[in-house]
Amino acid sequence: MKKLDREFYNRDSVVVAKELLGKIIVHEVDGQRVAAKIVETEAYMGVLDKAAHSYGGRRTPRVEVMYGGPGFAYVFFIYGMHNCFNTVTREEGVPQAVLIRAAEPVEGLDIMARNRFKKEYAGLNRSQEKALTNGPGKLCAALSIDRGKTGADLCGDVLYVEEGETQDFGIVQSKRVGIDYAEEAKEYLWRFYIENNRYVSVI
DNA sequence: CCCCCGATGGTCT
DNA sequence: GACCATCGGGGGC
Repeated sequence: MKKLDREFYNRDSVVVAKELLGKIIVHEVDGQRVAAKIVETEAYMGVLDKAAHSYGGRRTPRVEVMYGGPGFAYVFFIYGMHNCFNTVTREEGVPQAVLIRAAEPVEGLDIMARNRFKKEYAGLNRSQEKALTNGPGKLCAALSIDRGKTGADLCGDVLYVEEGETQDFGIVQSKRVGIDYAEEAKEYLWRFYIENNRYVSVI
């Protein structure tokens, strides 16, 4: 399938977040493709968005990659345990990103199952099956994405996003998750997910 | 199903 | 020293 090009990412995060639904994240590890369909995203709109790491123009080593060009990975480490994968959007100097919150396993199911539960996919129970990738930290674990991937070029050959099979699904728009500190920004409807998809993290 | 809470460490003040 | 774009397990229903 066709890989998304840099211009895809060179737009506002609310647009990119919505359009990333149904696309396929691919991570090539040791010559093996591990892939999952994006089913839930959140837009982080940068300097005016109180929920964004780059709010107010904050520019620290951690968030520096958001100030670079579009189409690179921003992976941050959170709560001492988990990683969250974002795609940087907009041109250099405009620090926006889209958080990938959940995905549906497509390829490399045994690899994902081993990464999350140390067993083969066929050995998972129903609840483990669903818990493979239904959250930002879980999908990073399943796809072996950690903060060392920050700066990875999404237009390269290791970690990238492909066109999906179909865009034929309903889209639900809602408030973002886990940003109670963000005052008025917590009310913004900048979260998007595929209607009736079992891998969405929170309904 | 729901609510509650502890784990665990990088990042910034 | 506080905060944190999370997760999983325990207990109640």
